[in-house]
Amino acid sequence: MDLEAREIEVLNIIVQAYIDYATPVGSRHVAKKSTLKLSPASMRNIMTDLTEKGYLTQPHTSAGRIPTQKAFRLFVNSMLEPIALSDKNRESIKNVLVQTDLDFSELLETTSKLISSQVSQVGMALAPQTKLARWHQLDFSLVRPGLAVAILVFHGGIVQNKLITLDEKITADDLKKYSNYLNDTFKGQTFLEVRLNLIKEMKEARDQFNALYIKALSLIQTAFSEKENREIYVDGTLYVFNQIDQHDLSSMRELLEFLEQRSDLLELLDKVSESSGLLISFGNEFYGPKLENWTLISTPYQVKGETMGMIGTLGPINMNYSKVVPLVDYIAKMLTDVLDARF
Amino acid sequence: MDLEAREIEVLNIIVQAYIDYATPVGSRHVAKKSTLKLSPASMRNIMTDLTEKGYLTQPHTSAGRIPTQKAFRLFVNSMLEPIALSDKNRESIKNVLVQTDLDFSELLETTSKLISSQVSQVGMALAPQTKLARWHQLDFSLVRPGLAVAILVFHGGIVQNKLITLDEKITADDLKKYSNYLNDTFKGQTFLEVRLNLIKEMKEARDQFNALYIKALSLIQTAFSEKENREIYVDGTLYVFNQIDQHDLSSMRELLEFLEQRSDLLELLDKVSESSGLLISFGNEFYGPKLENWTLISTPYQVKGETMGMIGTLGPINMNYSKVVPLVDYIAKMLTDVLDARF
DNA sequence: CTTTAGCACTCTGTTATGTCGAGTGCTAAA
DNA sequence: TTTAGCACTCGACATAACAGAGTGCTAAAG
Repeated sequence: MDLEAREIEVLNIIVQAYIDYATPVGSRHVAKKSTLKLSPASMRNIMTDLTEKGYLTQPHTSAGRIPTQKAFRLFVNSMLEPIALSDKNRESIKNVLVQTDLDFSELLETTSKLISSQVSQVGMALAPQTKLARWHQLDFSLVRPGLAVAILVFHGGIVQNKLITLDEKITADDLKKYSNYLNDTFKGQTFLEVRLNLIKEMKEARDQFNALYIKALSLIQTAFSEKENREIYVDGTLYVFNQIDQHDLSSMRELLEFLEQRSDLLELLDKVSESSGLLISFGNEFYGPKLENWTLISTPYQVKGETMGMIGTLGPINMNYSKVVPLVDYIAKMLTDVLDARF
Repeated sequence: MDLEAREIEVLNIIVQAYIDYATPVGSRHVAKKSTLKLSPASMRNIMTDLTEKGYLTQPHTSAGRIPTQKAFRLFVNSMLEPIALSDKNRESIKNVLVQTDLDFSELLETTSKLISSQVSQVGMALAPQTKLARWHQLDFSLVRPGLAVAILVFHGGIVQNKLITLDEKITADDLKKYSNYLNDTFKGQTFLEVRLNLIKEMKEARDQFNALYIKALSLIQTAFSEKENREIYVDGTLYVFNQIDQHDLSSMRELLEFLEQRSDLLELLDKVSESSGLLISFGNEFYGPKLENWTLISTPYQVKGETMGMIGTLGPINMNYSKVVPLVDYIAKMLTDVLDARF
């Protein structure tokens, strides 16, 4: 099942041509591009072999060949030659991200837009799972009796606020005491740890009959046990119009549906976030035939060495990987740098 | 240029038919539907008159007639008969909006999604202009020396937070003093008024050589003089796939471009927000021929009697106005109720 | 055994042609 | 003023013809 050297060369040429022209590749073109100096007829023989081995398909009997997903997998895994970014390009990317006045959400949104405009494809950025973010500080701000805003600041400068209703008798001083106690108890913990420890603390507090603790804990529990509303930024969806064959409108529709209906998307992005580096996934692999012909390139970003979320781009399977991969990679590195500089 | 009674009836029938079937309406259909008991030939004469007066067009010589924008304008202004919402429908809408755990942004997002799903069209909701929102309360939360979060709560429960850098010597107590002073000074004022008064206060403080005041004022100034990042929620963009003739993909593209590129959209929505009630605007009127065949239905919502922003829906010019108009209207009323109940 | 030239074959896309049906505009009569 | 009748127009659809691209196969050459 392994490929001979010249089969690999032919496959490489075909993939490259398909990336450049997005049209079935014929034997003549391969013969011209190849260093092997073979005739189209010979190329045809090789291409037949590659077809039998599952690397090429024919849209119809007398058309050229199109690389299969299997071919693209091989291509990105072992034939891809990234093109280095120009200094100018690096510079301009850096400048966009190093704007001090952006808060965390804005930074992610900017990143998503940046990716999109740089690669002319859908760009995206996923905020960290709250449960992985580390508690830095909690404050309450009493709005009126019975209503307060809870402000949780996480490592990396992520700020979340939430309206919470409370007993009308609770004063600003009470809240101050609560937050002091909670900060002492939970500082530096991840959300997951907080949730675990909450239960323990609750029990201990009850044992000690400590009303203060119990109130504080139940406050924070209702505020943060809710469904988390993850932020996903998706930009440049309009690029799919340029990338689609006018014929299969349905493929475009599938993609847009996938992007709009966030739950599957979120699940996917969370999964790829776990990767330790840049990941190339094909639609077929992560969503089935509905998204065949689409590729997700994703890479996680870190804060203080901890993976927080991911950024990436979604484009046609015949996108220009040599350009896109280094770009996404570089942007992730810059984002990580910027976030590390924050706290 | 005025229309005779029977011309109005014919036009009404044609508009209705075009709303129902989205296809050119022929004289036979009009003759069947009309109470006038005229033959198709007579209808043709009337239709010719209406065409000359600019209310109908023909896609080609031997096709039926299509109502022009002028016809739709007349229709929505004086022929529209809204269909009352069912109690069940009212109830379900109310239930969605009366979720106490939604903060202001979530409420708007929910509203936009609600509109979209109810009318099967693009739904949208626009957050208030910050400059019109009334200051309720400001709090600072010191994150670490030199960095704080400012939390501004506006009337209606709108919460904004912003990271601000400050002198490392400033303590939490200092910040408490600042916020006390600022709240005393600016409570209940709109952003616009705040900006005006800032300058005045600055001057007075300087005259009094009051370092505290000056520091507090300059803090709030940098934090809130920035570009405001308006929130617009747009949902259900996928519905345009169902609403478009497969042929003019370009019309769809124009619309999606208009929706994605937010600046024109924002300008438009701000303008329609100023209306005192529900507004029906045709694409041609607000964006030119690129969006002809699209209609925006918008209506403002209020907090304590003050107009804050708008909600609405964007759909094909031959949408079912009788259903959509009452729905949007009712949802706006519910939203206003919910917001009023908040503070 | 590998490579290649030659050729028949297949499929797409385009253009030309004809037919059907829907709907109109016009005219002349009711 | 209304209507019946009729010629006319145009889009939609089907069919056929044809060019072009590219293949698969075979037989000969290296």
